[in-house]
Amino acid sequence: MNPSVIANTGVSETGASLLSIQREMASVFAEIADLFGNPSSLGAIYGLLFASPEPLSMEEIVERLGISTGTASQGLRRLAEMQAILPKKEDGERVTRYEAKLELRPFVAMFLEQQLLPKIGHSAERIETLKQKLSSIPKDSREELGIRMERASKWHRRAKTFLPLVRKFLGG
Amino acid sequence: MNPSVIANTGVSETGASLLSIQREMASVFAEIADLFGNPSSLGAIYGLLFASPEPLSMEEIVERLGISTGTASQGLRRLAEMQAILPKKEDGERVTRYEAKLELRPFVAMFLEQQLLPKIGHSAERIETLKQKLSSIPKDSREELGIRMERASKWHRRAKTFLPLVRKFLGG
DNA sequence: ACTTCATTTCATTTTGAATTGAAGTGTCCG
DNA sequence: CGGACACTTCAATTCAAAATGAAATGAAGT
Repeated sequence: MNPSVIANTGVSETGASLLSIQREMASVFAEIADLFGNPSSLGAIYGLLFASPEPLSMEEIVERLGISTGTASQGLRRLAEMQAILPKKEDGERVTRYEAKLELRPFVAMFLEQQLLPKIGHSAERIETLKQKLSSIPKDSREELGIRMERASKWHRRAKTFLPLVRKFLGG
Repeated sequence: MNPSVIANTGVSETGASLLSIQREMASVFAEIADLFGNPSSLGAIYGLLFASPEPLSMEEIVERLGISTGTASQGLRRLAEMQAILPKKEDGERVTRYEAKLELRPFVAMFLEQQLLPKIGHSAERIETLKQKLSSIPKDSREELGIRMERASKWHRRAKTFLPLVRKFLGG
């Protein structure tokens, strides 16, 4: 009668249903992580913890998601670094358990600050450098290209002022 | 004395320098495309056209970027679809030449509308569906999970109202 | 109708990032 | 000390997405 056939690792009857919700939540967050250029396992782990009232150990995460210990270990580390989850070493326990922080901010911030801003900054630099090379090309092209690169620079400036705003808005 | 060793396909002395600028610009835009989850060839083609005062044919693009005809063909189609470039079939000419539109809007809009919004919408739906499954789990977990899913829904709603705003701001 | 040449298509190949898993590290407790 | 256990590391593997390139298509000119 239990519809879930997979990896019933000592979880109670009703637990199976909770597990299916947790797996679905993991899958939803996996998609989102992927959308933002993160490994989907990151999202899956976060999603599972998000849908877990009780903190989970790495072993439980590995079990419930069917991922490898390596992936879980690295994923947990990155999530902790980006402050999306909270590791809790309980008193006399051997294991570390993790719980999801429920704010969106860490996710968004991590993406904006670690991915977007640096890369935008980097390409802005490259364009500045290019502007200087312009002097060495024929006059006709030079003028038009100068205009275009100025335009590209403008985009970058706008993005740089705008992104922190996004962060503020979504971060609350 | 010419520093450029690669694929000098009958381009004049000064042209080599222009070519190097175009290649660098292609590379900058390739990175940006990649950052937004698009194939980097898309960015490269757009970057080349952006740094090209004269419209270019597919053959010229293939030559200058060293990509295959297949990649060029598909890339040009997608760029034209997203209105980032303009195909110009000249009077009695065989070839189609392409020029870059210089606005950022098509790029941003394409990303927001084709990638972000639909996927955000999709995961919002999945979470709504999940909310209904909540009734079948034990009371204690149910309450906490209900709160969390409500929170997740809130994020999605916020994102959905906010993204069109981004579009308007960057799109000008 | 035939040739030529630009372009598209798509089965195959390449590439690179994510994942695996087994060996290694460290730590706790008897 | 030593063995059990939680976790980390990293070389090897997997896998999906992108790129290739040769064959198919199609449009122009003769």
